[in-house]
Amino acid sequence: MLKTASITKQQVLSGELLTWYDRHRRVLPWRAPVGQRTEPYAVWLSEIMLQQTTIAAVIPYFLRFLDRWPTIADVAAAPLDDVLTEWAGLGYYARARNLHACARAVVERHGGIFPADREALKALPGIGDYTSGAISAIAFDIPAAAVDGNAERALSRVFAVETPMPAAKPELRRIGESLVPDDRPGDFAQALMDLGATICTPRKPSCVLCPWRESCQALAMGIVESLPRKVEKTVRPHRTGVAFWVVDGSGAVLLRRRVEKGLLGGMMEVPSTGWAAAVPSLAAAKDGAPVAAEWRVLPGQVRHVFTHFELTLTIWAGRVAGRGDPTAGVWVKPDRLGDYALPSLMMKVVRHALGKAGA
DNA sequence: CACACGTGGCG
DNA sequence: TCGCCAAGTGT
Repeated sequence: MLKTASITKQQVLSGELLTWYDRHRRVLPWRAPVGQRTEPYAVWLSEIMLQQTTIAAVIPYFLRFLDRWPTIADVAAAPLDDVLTEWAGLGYYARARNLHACARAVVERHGGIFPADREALKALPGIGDYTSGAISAIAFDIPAAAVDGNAERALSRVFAVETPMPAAKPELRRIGESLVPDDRPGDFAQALMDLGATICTPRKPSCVLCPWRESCQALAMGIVESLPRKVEKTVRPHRTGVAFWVVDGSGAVLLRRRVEKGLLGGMMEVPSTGWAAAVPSLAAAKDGAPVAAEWRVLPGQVRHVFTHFELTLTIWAGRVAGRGDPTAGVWVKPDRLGDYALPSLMMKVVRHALGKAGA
């Protein structure tokens, strides 16, 4: 029997959270039934997809990946382009490149078995502080903290951490680690994230339903919604460019592959000029065209918002006779466009061009 | 440490 | 319409 006097405040908090979790646990495709563990491969796949991405967006991708590649060895054996194509639309494409590199590293370094070791996990591509902790706790029941944005928000409030983000991250991480129970660390990690996602929300948190309401310092101080503090946001710059919708005599459209690194790295694109703050001159746009053609400016524009800038693309349509020059890129029939690794921006361009110019 | 890196949903 | 935000990592 436990001695009451030996129970720490941390143990009380983690116990209250786990009790809440047992009653409010959500069913998710990567979440095993109570008392069972999700296999490391599925934990890893879901955690990579969930980085900065909503659950609703991830679910269909997660199910398709698992169906197409049931084991990590299957991912490792697949061509990178297949992974990029399956990832298309989910965003942050470095994740897909790192996912593929990680699968190959696990096969080569660890015989195809994820290491049950936080440091070894963190050494893998695409696995950082948060994800190494999440896999350790959820897949292996290792007492490790998994402090994501949800957890940071909840912890900053319960402990009234007023240091602005991201400077407060180390402190919040330490607080998170101090709460991890030896028993059920995986459930604790998911419970803390669920609390932040459903109760301790950025705006209008449901404090009356919170298992930590009696302990929450920010609630007592009346500053819940002002935490976590963050520094003021910067303005998002605007860039423009011209994209070229080129159709050959067979009705095929020209696509190119983008360079391996950087924005939309390794993904396919409708060829375009560079994207700059200044609107390109007619001459500059023609210089940036992938082929010589008579250009027709399509009405309207394609707008897209990235994390760090906004883009407005004007579409120029042109035709080339006969079969398109294969050195210019890949010529694809419009009904086969879905087979290519086209990010959402490029799908917008496709829809716009097909609507205005036809195939 | 600051910045690059996607996308879609919501108030 | 528009700003905020979502299970972060790499450089």
